[in-house]
Amino acid sequence: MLKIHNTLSRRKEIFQPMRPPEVRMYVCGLTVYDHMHIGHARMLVVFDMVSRWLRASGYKLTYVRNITDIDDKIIARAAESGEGVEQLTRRVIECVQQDERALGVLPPDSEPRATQSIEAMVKIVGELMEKGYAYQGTNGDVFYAVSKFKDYGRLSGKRIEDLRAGERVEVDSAKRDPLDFVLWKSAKPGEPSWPSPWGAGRPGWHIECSAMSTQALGNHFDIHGGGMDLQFPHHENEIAQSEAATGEHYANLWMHNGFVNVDDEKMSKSLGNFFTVRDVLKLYPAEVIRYFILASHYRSPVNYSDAQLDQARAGLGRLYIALRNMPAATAPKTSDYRAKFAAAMDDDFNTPAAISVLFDMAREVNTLKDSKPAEAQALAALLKELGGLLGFLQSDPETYLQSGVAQGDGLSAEDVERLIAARKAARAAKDWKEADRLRVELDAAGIVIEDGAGGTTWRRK
RNA sequence: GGCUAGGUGGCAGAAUGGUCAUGCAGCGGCCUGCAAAGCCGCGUACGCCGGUUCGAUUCCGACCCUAGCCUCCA
Repeated sequence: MLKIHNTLSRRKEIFQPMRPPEVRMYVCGLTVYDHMHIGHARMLVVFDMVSRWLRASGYKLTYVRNITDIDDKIIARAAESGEGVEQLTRRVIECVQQDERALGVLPPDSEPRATQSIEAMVKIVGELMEKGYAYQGTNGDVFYAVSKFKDYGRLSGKRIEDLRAGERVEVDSAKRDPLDFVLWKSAKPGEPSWPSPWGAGRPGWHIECSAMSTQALGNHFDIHGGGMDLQFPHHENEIAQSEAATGEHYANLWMHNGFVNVDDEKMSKSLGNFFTVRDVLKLYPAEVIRYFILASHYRSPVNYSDAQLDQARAGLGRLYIALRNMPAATAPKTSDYRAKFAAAMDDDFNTPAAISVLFDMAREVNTLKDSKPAEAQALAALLKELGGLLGFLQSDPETYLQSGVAQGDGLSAEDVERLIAARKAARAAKDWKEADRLRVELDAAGIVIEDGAGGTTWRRK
């Protein structure tokens, strides 16, 4: 029985899709103006994990994740570089999708782009105008009148009065109420714009998700996800827009992933403490990043550091070592491990607990390897299968362990094999001094040597 | 200031009213020419103060501390 923490109720709830086995999920994706950083990667990996587990649990999932390809930052960045909005977003989307593939993030069923859904946005704004939830400000922009929506603040636990009390200096006098937010921005010279009943312009950020989600999934759907920081005001505003426009409930369940911090501070562009996936991939295999992300519960904050990734690398390496030299076998259909793993995942996607089951299995595989090889092989197959549900452990173990990334002076596999052969000769001649010298040489290059019954194997640290 | 999350062993990170998390690092043992890997064992953690209880890291209350949101942000 799957339980998921719902931000709306602030507790774990038994998951009940509206039309089982169908599940409809929308997640706020990236605004494409720059390379993604590890924080973005966490969101992508977390909801990829969620979608994999929903499917593994027998649900027929429709997963929609949007791309925001028009907004202030994109326009500003495109103006800076002079490359134009379309070219910038096309280029960034390509990079983002490369990173996603590297991280094992499967493509969603649908990936709508804001610029291709303008009509739907204009339609919702029109409905909000008709119903009196929206108005055109003195500068021509269309705003949402927050005070008209009675449930405003329910998701984030904020009350309109509290927001007023904590409000910062507001310079935009075009609005009737400082809390009101923009639905449609009138066109400025040189900026992309689309026609609308309120003049040429472009959509506000919040309306984009309201439009793209309902267009793809209907007015009322099962799960809406995104990063913690989107809870307010973005998701709050989405609810206000969609429910006011349709008169229906918007999303049943809200999921928010925690942040990636650096030195206990949020990783963000403005603080300049971000690490792009691109750069981290130069130092660690993508699978290590994925493991690092899933080694914590999706709602907890995690601290990014080299030490963390080194730990992740060591842990993942241990799992791969258990799978090494294991012939393919059929995984047992029933198993305590399978049940434990499922129980962990069913408990609000407790991936750290699920991973601990993987380690229990690895230990048993190692224990049985020599005495009961058939059992060990079946268990290894199960380990690989369950690891696959989290999106790792699918590489060939030897390949993974020997791949690493550029280390030391970067010995090639051929160099390594040559040195191992030399060491083998030295060992045969019982020239331990020379054998150890070669091992030290390899070690200095980041190569670990392991003499086993079947010969010498190697891997990168 | 308001709202929302948290504070677990050297590090990371779960669960839990009384018994084992798990991983990394460390120590001891087995194995090994020596190592590595693996296996076995070890270290007796739960912010602070009260309360409830036979018993609390786990429940309740106060306090301290941290982070996020209240402006664009995964």
